[in-house]
Amino acid sequence: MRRPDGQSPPAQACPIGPVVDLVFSRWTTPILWTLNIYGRMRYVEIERTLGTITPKVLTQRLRQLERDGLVKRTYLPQVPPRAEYEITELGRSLAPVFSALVEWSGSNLTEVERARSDYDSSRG
Amino acid sequence: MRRPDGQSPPAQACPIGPVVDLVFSRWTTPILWTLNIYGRMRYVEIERTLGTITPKVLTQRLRQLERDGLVKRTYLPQVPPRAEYEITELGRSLAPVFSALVEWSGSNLTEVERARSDYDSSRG
DNA sequence: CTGGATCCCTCAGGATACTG
DNA sequence: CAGTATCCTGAGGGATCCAG
Repeated sequence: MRRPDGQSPPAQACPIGPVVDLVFSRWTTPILWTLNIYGRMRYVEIERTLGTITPKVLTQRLRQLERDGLVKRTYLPQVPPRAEYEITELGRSLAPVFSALVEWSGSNLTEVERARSDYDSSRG
Repeated sequence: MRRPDGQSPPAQACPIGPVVDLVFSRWTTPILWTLNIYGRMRYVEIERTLGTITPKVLTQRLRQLERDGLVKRTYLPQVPPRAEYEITELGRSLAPVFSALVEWSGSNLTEVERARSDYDSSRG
């Protein structure tokens, strides 16, 4: 979508906007992280691992991730039913992104905290 | 913060939770991106570059980024006043993270879109 | 120009209860 | 077990006005 003045629209100002919405919306990172570590998991296992997520939200996020091709859902209509989720290859391809975040976190998070306390103490 | 049952709290399930909140909260990515490209900018220049952000929110985000040490603010109480913002070294250290996102975006975003249309068409 | 102060409003997300 | 249905809150964000 272009503006009449020929300028780029605001979203274009940041080329990673779409992928940020995709990967870093609420709960998606913990879900992908968990599935990446533990492999194929049942619905209730994910729920318990995440701890505080409600079933409604968990289902929402899993559907979104499935639609985006990052997670694969397998449903077995047994009694009791069984639904299993696993990360896809496309999902695993995010590994370098996550690694970069882990590395940055390890190297710079303390400096962020220091900056915060500096800022707070200089203001009161 | 540990729970009485000795289990890890949900946030710990994903070690990059904190950094995600830090870097990928709303508008922070476009702001950092813009400052990284254009260098030192005045308040109104950032505002115009982002296009749709309101002054209230822009100030909120800039303050947050300043507090976290990712952005440096220089205020000159002239008439008219002048406020300039620039990315810090700590802010620039996020470059590898952003690069990883750009690269992933270029390689896999089309596949995400394909997954979405597949998902949508298979349901109606 | 650089914001602070206010009002408002949506809507993502949480709590709770219930079904196949 | 694996969700759906319903209701609800509150916090983020938009709009507007105002001040230094």
